[in-house]
Amino acid sequence: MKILVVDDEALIRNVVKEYLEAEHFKVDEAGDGDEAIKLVNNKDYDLIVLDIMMPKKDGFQTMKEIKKIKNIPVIMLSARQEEFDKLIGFDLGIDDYVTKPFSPKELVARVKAITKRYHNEEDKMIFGSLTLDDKAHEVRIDDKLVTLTPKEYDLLKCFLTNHHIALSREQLLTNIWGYDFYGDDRTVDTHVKTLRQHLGKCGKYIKTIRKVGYKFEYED
Amino acid sequence: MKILVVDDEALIRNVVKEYLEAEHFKVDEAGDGDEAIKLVNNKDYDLIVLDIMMPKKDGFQTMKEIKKIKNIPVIMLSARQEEFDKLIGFDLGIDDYVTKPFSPKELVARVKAITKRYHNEEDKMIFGSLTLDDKAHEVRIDDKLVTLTPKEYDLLKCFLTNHHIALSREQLLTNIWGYDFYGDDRTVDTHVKTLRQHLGKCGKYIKTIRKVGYKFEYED
DNA sequence: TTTATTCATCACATTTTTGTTATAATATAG
DNA sequence: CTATATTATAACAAAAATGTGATGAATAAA
Repeated sequence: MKILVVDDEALIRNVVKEYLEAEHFKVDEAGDGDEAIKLVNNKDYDLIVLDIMMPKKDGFQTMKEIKKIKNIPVIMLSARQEEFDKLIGFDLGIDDYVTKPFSPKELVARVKAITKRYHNEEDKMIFGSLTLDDKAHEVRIDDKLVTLTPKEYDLLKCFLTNHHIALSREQLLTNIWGYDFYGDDRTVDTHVKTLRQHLGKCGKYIKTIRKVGYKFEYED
Repeated sequence: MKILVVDDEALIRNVVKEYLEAEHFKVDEAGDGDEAIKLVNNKDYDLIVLDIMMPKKDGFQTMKEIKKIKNIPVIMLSARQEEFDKLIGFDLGIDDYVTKPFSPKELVARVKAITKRYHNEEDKMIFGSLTLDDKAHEVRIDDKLVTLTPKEYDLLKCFLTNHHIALSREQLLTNIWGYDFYGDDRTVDTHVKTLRQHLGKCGKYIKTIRKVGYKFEYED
């Protein structure tokens, strides 16, 4: 995941870079718009953090030119809120913006949000080699599609959204079967059984908690 | 839970230290930034209370350097509100701040809030190295998972929620076994035995009270 | 309608947990 | 210190909970 940080102030660039690198992003720097454009021409970035106020070529113009080359998500940095009021009229495809003074933590959070959105990972739940993509209604293990029955799918989804939390059979029944299900508790057991079978090596992440129910626990 | 207090004024350090120690935190002191950095290199702290205005190296710079070594939550102390206005632009990961003159109680409250948040301990019962996470239905000793039988788990949970309180066998029976249990009193003894075994070094916190029953008593 | 899937329940196997007993260890009162 | 009351421990059989495969009913698909 590579990010380009464009700002004329080296201090700001450094702070941003350090924070992003701490989150395992790879970061390049550019001191002005032209340098940024050159870099975009030669390398692929997943996101650009771009300051508006820059001496030679402002963030505005820079973005225009970059968007002609490649469609890369952009987070804009502005010195003051007012600068944005100008900006908003010119929707050039800004994905997000942050006003200075900004907290690097906030910036990192926004970067993460955008890269996720961009890579369509919003509705994916990932636990090691097991992924559930709710939008696609797909479950994969090592990128290989796993077909589950509807109940199994709902059950797995419930486990993943509540991973680390012990769920009683009753909770699972009301959550998945509905509050008006008056059947046997042990129906859950059967579905857990088949779900475990279908999940193969990942089946073991569904732990049995005696006298309580089940729990999805990845790692340990 | 270890805390490092960094301030050039010994008086402030002492006040903070005393208050934190009253809440069973372990506290180290540093009189300047370099001393603090040295300590961070050698020891593990859960939180740092850091004064901004210090003669040789200010809190700012100190924090920058500390964050390069380890990611430890920081509470900043400033003399006046205005100092923060400068600071906020360069938020390098401050978790909270307190302006002087501050109430020690408030500081302690913030310290507690942050350490809890940081260790995700909102719903955990913690007694030294023993933790019970009821949501996850998990018991750990020194972060190592301990497997208990259902009755042992219930028993421990009952002891922890009523720590410091003597519980008769009858109370335990009605609480855990149910009011309609007509078995032997001695049943409790057996389960206390196995529970103690499973708790290892923490087993000794379950005290026997002759002629009465048992009590969970954690002492520092 | 026919066919295929999915589902809920049952019955039995397997595993874990539990209560009791008998006996040893320990504390307390006299 | 001794006798007695009380608790700790170990072993084991009974009970309970869960895993599993089979089956017919229900549902959806063709």
